[in-house]
Amino acid sequence: MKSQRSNSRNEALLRAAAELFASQGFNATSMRDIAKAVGMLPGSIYYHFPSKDDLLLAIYEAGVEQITTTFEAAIDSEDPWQRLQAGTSALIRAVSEESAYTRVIFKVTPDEVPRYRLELITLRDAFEAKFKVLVDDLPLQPWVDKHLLRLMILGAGNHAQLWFSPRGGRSADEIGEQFCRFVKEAAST
Amino acid sequence: MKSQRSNSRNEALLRAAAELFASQGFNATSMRDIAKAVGMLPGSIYYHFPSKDDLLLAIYEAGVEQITTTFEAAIDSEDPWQRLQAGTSALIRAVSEESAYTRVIFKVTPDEVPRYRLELITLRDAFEAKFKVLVDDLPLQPWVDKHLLRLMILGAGNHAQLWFSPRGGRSADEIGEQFCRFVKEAAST
Amino acid sequence: MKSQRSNSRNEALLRAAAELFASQGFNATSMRDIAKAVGMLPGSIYYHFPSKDDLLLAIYEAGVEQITTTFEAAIDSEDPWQRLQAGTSALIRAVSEESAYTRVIFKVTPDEVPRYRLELITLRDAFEAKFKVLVDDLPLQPWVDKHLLRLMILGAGNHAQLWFSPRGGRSADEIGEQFCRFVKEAAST
Amino acid sequence: MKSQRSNSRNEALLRAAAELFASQGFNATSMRDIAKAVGMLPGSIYYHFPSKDDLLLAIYEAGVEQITTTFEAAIDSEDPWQRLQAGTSALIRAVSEESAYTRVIFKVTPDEVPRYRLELITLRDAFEAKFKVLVDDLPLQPWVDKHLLRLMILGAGNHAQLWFSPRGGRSADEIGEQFCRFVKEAAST
DNA sequence: AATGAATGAGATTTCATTCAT
DNA sequence: TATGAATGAAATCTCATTCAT
Repeated sequence: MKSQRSNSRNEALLRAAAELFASQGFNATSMRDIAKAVGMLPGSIYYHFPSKDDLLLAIYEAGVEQITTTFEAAIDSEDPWQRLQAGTSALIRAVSEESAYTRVIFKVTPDEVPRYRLELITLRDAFEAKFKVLVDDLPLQPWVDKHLLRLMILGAGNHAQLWFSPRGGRSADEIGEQFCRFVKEAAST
Repeated sequence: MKSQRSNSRNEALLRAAAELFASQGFNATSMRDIAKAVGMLPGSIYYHFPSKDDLLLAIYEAGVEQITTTFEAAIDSEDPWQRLQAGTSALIRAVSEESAYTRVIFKVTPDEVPRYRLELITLRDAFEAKFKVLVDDLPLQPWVDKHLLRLMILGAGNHAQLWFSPRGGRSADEIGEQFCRFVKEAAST
Repeated sequence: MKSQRSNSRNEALLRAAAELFASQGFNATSMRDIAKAVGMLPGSIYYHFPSKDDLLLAIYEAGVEQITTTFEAAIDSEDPWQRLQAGTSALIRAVSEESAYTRVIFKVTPDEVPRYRLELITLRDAFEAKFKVLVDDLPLQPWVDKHLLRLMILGAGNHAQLWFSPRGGRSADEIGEQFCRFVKEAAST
Repeated sequence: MKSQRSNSRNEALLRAAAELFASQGFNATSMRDIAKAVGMLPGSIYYHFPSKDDLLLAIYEAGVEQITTTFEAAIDSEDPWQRLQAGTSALIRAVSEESAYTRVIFKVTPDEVPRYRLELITLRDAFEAKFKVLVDDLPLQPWVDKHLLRLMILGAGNHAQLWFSPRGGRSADEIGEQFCRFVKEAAST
């Protein structure tokens, strides 16, 4: 986070920007769009955030914090397989429904914002590391490459942003269950 | 395809644009960039293609054709599990190494180009439909939702564009094998 | 009217644009020309007006309002022949000397601006309809086609933009008088 | 006329350009449009005419020649009033129906083509001078300003390009008759 | 805290024209 | 005669950003 001052308008600004970034993408959203959504003029945004890039960075931070909290709360089981499934379902919810903050993380890729590319990657990684623990805790047969397994689940979950629909089709829980079942049935010791 | 004329420079143009779109993204690449890469002035591009959007459309078309060919050639086995694995490996190669044309398909999303959004989606779908056949041919236990399975594999493969490296780490074949092994061991009848 | 914000610079912009459109034509005037005339950069104009076309639309609106006011004030006589003559003279002044706003209406034709073609035609018609009343009020012999008469006068007046000169030659009043005299002497009952 | 070589394609070129200039205007017509209409490529036009401006100049020349011929043929009566009426009707036909060459003269104004502005004005004047003779021959009462009378008729006729329709409404002959009747009834000695 | 006005850099696109072949 | 390819200048417009008030 680079600079921020008040708090009341600040949140409204972030929320509006997140909503727009998540639905239209970063480039397709102009400062004018954001300003209009929150009822101020473009120039006024700069009192709160020094640049458009910083807006995104702040959203990423808030998003990672949020998804981490949600994620931690979800994986409260003792059983590592239950935990994996709960985490996967949480990921699917995060990329689709739920708060715009989390959706932004999966919609806007770090290299759309060269200036903060590394910071954004670091933030993303902070979340993805949670999955590392989940996978490491699994009792798996020796042929499994845990690194690849983690990437497979992350990729599958990430992709859900393109097709998951909260109503109609399966629930996030059902999808998480299905994804993990392949792994469990195949590779559990 | 909207309009195209010669062939020599045309291909050079497409190749250069594809390379840039694949590495920097569509929005971050200007017509100036493309022109410079191919050694002409920005305005000259318009002799060959009527707009930047059409350039992308042509690349998508070439990319889908290419990946389809590669894909078809790869899945030549009799065994459906072999076929799935070969297809998955081909997907991973397509999103990472190989020609820029195919990489563009997975890097540039249809809603970055509203004018051709539907055409691009249709082209993408044309490729993804190939996977439907692969999955449908598998002898699977009844608990498997083939639709979700297809999306899982596509998502996992797609995601490889972010982390796959041709040298260092595992090969595309190894990764495809690993991904499919979960499914086969878990759900083969 | 599509969009407008302040008022001080706004008017200066309209005035400058009107002057240029009236003297050089719409196509021959660039946004750069207008910007230079008013002392800002081309891009800055877009803070005040969303496009060049909208600039013209606003000028047309102001012009029609202005000419209507002038026109109404001119035709204050009781005698219908006096009124016709006053109206004709007012038209001649409008197409030649006087404010640039009104000159634009007769210099720039609606189909130079396809996007607002219909709006411009409607605005023009709003003024030309005033003439209809003038002609309808005349006591004319039955052989007169009032519709054609109106068009004849409008055409003659319109054409004055090409040759009328405020100094040297006859005044607008004299010309209006001469034009109308033909009609009155020939067709008055 | 600046330069011209062959003759077969030349005429097709002029005809196509005239049609486009007359219907869309000079600025709104591109060399590409013209080339397409005649089945060649833009660059090929330059074998026949050195520039777009020269194309217009040639059309103007052809148009003036044509209208002059038509006009002379029309005013074959002995009676000066008959001659005026025939000339006026010919003008109305020229600005509306009939050949595109003549329509261009009344649609495209000289200052749309600064380079040949004077030449175009001269050509126009060459035609308008014909009207001078017509008017000068009329037996008119002393209050008539022949110069203004000529401009009035030219203006009224010119304006017909905006509203005259060959089918529906009155014929060019009827309109010419009506216009001239005012003058004759009012000012004939 | 916010506004109104403007900047300045750059984007895509258009188009008359040129010229080797 | 004509083509294919390209030029180069200019046009309209967008947008993140600045800054005095």
